[in-house]
Amino acid sequence: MATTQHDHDHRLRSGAALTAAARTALTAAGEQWTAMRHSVFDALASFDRPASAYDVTEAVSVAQGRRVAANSVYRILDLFVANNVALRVESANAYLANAHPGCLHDCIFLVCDGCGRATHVDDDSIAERVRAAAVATGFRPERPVIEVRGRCAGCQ
Amino acid sequence: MATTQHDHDHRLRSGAALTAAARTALTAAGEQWTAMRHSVFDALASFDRPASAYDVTEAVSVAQGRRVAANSVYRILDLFVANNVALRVESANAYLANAHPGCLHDCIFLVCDGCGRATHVDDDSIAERVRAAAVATGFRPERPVIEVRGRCAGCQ
DNA sequence: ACCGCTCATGTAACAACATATCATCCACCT
DNA sequence: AGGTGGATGATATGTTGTTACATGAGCGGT
Repeated sequence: MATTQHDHDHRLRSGAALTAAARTALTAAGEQWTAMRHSVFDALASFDRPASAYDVTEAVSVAQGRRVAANSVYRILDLFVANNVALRVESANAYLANAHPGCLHDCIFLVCDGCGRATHVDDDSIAERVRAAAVATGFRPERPVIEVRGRCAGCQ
Repeated sequence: MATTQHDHDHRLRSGAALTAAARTALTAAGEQWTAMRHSVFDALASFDRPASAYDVTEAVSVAQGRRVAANSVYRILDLFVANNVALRVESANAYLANAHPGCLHDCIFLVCDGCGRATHVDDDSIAERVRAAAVATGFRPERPVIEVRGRCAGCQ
């Protein structure tokens, strides 16, 4: 099946490069890059699968050696999602660091019910069809949620 | 844009006909149609938008004049979802009665952030593309979740 | 230096969503 | 009557998400 692909590099960024990209994106949006936000982002990025807000809270608490409140983490995650620095996986109530914050997609997640990992597919033609199907009914789409639960190649 | 449509009647069923269809589907699957299940289904069907399990619990409690426990309702809703008698809207943590339990689709929900109502689009060609995109990465899709948050025609 | 403003974070409580565990009930079979 | 299995009840707890208000850091104006 033919798919529409965009042309930039989608190899996974990691560590400092990822954090730097997040920082750049956030500051470009006029938001501050605070120590707490840095900490939350690093915690989020340290997971290799979608992490719940409480998972992140726990990780931040450990990293900081003090108890951090979940609602602060929620606030920051919401900010990240609003600025495309993190993504929310609705069907898992969980969050992922976005490796390409500068690049806006209606993304598609493949969420493995075996290992819990999510892979992220960008096929703008599919998202575009979903939006078009919505528009055809008089609906004004804001945020498509396209996720697939199933089993990844390693968890058959 | 061209869409793939199936041919059966999609006018909304209501009341007794809807309940009868649910009953038929459930019994055909070898499950019992108990008074409690009947009650939960009627409560669910009485909403004109996706209802949370606790909304349904409240409605059943009122209808029965006694306090019903949420976990019983969850069990029954899960059973309904498993048998395609109800559908779950992931991005809203809510459930909908399925007007066409006999008819299996990967359905697409348009969820209005204004009025909370969801409309349900069947476009098998879109769902098929989503599945295909998953398969192309070695993923085995079980349950596509395709939902669009936005504003319905009446809530612009 | 001091004030007042804004924004980020902390604290505490709570609300909403979901599951676990074990008890009880009831229909059915023997 | 006694046993079995499925459905439901009761109770508790776990998980996810929000609200309200207090505190504090930074910054510009005077």
